[in-house]
Amino acid sequence: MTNFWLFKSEPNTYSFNDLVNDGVTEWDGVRNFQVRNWLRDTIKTGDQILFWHSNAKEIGVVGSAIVVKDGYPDHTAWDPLSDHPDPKSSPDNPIWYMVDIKPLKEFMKIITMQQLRDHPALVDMVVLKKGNRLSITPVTQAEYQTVISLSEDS
DNA sequence: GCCAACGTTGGC
DNA sequence: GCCAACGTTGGC
Repeated sequence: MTNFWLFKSEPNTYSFNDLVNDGVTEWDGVRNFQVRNWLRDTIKTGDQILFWHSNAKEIGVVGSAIVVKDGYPDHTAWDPLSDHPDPKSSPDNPIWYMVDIKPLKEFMKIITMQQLRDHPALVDMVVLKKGNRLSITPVTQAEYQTVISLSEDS
């Protein structure tokens, strides 16, 4: 069964354009247990993704992507030279997980957070909830399709 | 740069 | 197991 998710990234660090250029990427660096559990157990190949730019000039959804590899250990955790090492994680006893994703579609225009807030079908969208800080949040199929349809408006 | 919200750490 | 202190996230 296909599930739908929203992945946040800071474009200064890794933008949707970087993903387009890379073709496929390892979604490494998640160091939050709730999100880790989703990456390990729930997010599966074929699941669809809204790609969000946070901490940016324009905040919102800039494109869509798809999961191409189920969760597997995040090897950057035991690489002391990585951007987010965790010495408690090891190949024998991995703590952190990641999936691989590839881009589907780059939106012609960003769908801003304000546009999403203004849309009555998206009032329950998790990413819009106050205090939400998870780097990955679940999206319903209806919410996903609403956002995609917004991206197709001219 | 500010600060609200939340997760983690560590003393007790 | 409580909770204060601290660090991080991320919109504004």
